[in-house]
Amino acid sequence: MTEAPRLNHQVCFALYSASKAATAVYRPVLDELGLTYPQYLVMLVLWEDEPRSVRELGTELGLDSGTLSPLLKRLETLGLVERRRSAEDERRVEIHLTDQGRALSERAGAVPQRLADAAGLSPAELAQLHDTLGRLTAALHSAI
Amino acid sequence: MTEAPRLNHQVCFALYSASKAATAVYRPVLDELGLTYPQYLVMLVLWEDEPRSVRELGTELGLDSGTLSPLLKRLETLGLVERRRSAEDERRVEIHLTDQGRALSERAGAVPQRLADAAGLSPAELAQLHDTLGRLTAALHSAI
DNA sequence: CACAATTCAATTGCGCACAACTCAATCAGC
DNA sequence: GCTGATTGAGTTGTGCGCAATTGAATTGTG
Repeated sequence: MTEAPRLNHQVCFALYSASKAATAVYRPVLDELGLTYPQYLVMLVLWEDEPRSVRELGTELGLDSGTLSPLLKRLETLGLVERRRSAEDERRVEIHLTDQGRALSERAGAVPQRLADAAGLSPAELAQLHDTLGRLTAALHSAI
Repeated sequence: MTEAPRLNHQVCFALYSASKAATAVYRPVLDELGLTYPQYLVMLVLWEDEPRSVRELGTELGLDSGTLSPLLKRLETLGLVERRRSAEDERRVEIHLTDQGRALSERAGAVPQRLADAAGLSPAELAQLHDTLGRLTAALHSAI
């Protein structure tokens, strides 16, 4: 009665493959910036507004301190961010951009175009995909 | 000019988030089977047809031997597969299901329904999402 | 046949992801 | 003010994911 599910019929595998392919397309461009994809995501958040605490970055990106703490140390080693204990709440660590970290945003401006060029989808399809994925992610999160 | 790249960056992050959310929804069900998500994907391929070489599994799943070799050893330790050197070509390692590995497919039949239930999307939307993701992945791969 | 090139699996090294835990700082109740 | 609960960051351990390398088996070419 219960049949073995088939790989190619599964939406979850399609998501898994597409996500890996997207980061693979970004990899060569991000290599030039000296960033990995998760590091790039952290920098994107900081370029929007900084400083941000580790907690805030985690909420924004869906990552916990087990992932972020060593990642942020690597960004600090690269000279892109600075980690400072908050004065008001000494439990918090505020992540500040360095001048070098701020300057990197200019070189990163062309990164997203890479995916647009490679996607092979119309702007309308991309917009619909984005919308569907957003609703899917929200529904999945509320199911956990 | 800054509009399209912005949208596409969001599509990339939307893929990353949706993929993580999907595996998070599967996690409790797969825990009951004693499998991780990538291990489940390998079992899906083997349930369709076996034995398969490490190379074939890698082509099917987009994974290399650096990922698959230790993963397959863990599946062997669990008693779900057996690794045998091929007689015709001694470079190849054929992955065979054990009786226990074959039996697990029955308990796995209900797994995909979990995502469908939690997705909050209509069957038509899920089908369209699957189609769009397939075309996106193909286009991205041809761009690497 | 010889032997260089290729193929296949395994290994090493690095960087996520995530669960489980520790520890200090803060807050809430009394 | 005290004390128990909570919060925030860090650490440890396990398992991917991928690049680069190794080494054995096979194939292609002269």
